[in-house]
Amino acid sequence: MPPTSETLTAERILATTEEVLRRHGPAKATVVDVARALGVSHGSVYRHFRTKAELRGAVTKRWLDRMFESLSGVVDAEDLDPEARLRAWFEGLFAAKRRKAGDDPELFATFSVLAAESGGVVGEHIADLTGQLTRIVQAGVDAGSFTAADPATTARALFHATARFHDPGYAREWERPGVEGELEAVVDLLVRGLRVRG
Amino acid sequence: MPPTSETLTAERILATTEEVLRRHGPAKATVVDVARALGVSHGSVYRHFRTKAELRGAVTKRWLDRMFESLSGVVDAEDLDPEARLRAWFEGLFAAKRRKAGDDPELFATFSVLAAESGGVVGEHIADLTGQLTRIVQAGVDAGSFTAADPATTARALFHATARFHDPGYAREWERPGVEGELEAVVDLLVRGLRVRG
DNA sequence: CAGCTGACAGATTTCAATATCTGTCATTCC
DNA sequence: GGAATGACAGATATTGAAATCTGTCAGCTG
Repeated sequence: MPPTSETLTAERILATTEEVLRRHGPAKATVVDVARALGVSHGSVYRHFRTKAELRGAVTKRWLDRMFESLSGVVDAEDLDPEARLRAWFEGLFAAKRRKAGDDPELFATFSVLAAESGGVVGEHIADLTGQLTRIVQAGVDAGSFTAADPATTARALFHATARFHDPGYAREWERPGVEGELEAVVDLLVRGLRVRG
Repeated sequence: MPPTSETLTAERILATTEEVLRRHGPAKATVVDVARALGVSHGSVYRHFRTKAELRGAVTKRWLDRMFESLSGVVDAEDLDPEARLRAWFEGLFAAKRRKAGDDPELFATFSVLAAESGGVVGEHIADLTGQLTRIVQAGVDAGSFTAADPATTARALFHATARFHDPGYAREWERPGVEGELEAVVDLLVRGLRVRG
C-alpha cells in the first residue's frame, strides 16, 4: 500500500483493510497493520471507524455488495418470463459464489470468517437477496404462472431450500462434480411447486 | 464410570467414551481418560480400536443410530399415503434434531464436532437417510401420486433442500420462533413439486 | 497363550511470561 | 480549530519450555 499523503478517507481505509486482510488473513490482520500500511497512526483509523468490528463489518458489506452487483439485473429482466428469471437468478447466485470460492479459496475463507462475525451486515444482505426473490415471485403471481399465498414467505422458503448452494459453510462441496446437477434438481422441484396447477 | 472388573468389550469402551466426552468435551477427552475411567491401561483400549479417530467414529455412529431409531418406522407406514409419510418423516427428522440440540446444547455441540471429523461415518448415515427418502418417493411414484424421473436423485434433492433444518451447522437457528413454519413452507413447496400435475 | 500392562519416542497441548493489540484522550501540528 | 499523533490501561495473542497424549511393543500375568 502506498503511504501517499492524500487525505485519509473511509474509502481508502476500507481498500487498505481489504488488502491487509488478503495478505495477513482474518486472525492476524490488526488495526495497527492497516494504519501502518496507510502510513498513519492507528488513532487516525479510529477517527473513521469507532471499533475494529465496525471496520470489519464495513469491509464485509463492500465485498458482499461487489459480489452481487450483476445479480439484481436479472430481477427485472423483461425479456425473461418469471420462471426463467428465477432459474437465471439462482444460477447467477451460485456461479458468483462458486467462482469466488474457487478462484481464491483463502480470500473466500477470510471473508467467510468476517461474514460469520458481522451478523448484522449479513442479515441485511440476506434481506436484500430475499427481497429480490420476492419481486420475481410476485411477478410470477401477477403473470398468472406462479401460485404463492405470500410471496415474501415463499421467497424465504426458496432461499432456505437452496442454502446448500450459497451458504459459505458448504463451500468445500461446490467443487465436487455434479453439484450443478444437484442445484438444478432442487430448483426443478421448487419451480414445479411454484407453478399453477395445470 | 465404575471400574468394574467385567471383561473389557468394545461396547463398554464406547459407553465410557461417550461418558468421558459428555464430561470433558471433544477437545479434552483423551484415550487415557477413557482408560482411566474404565480402570485399565490405555494400551488395552488400543486392542479394540486401532486409533483414537476410529474410536471417535464408532461413538459417533452409535449416537447417530440411536438418534434416528424411530424415524425408519415412518418409511413403511401403510396407514399413511406417501405425501403424509414424507411430511411425517421430515417433521420427525427435524423434531429429533431440535430436541437433541435444545435439551443438551453442549453435548450436541460435542457430537457436531465429532461428526465433522468423522466424514465417513456421517456419509454412511446420510446415505441411509436418503435411502429412506428414496423409498418414500418410490412409493409415491408407484401409487401414481408423485412424479419423479429418478427417485434417488429426487430424494437427494429433497434432502439438500431441507439442509437448513437438519444440518448441525444451523443448530442455533432451530430455537428461533417460526422455524417450524419455515420448514413447513419449504416442505409445502417440495411436496407440490412432487405431485403429479392435476 | 490371550489379554493386559507400562515404558517409550515423537507429536500435541498446556501454561505462564512476554509482546502486541484495542480503544481512549490529552497534546501537537498545520 | 479540525485532523492527526502517540502514550497509556486493560484485553488479547504469541512463544517456548514443560507436561501430557498417541500409538507401539516387549514382557508380565492369570
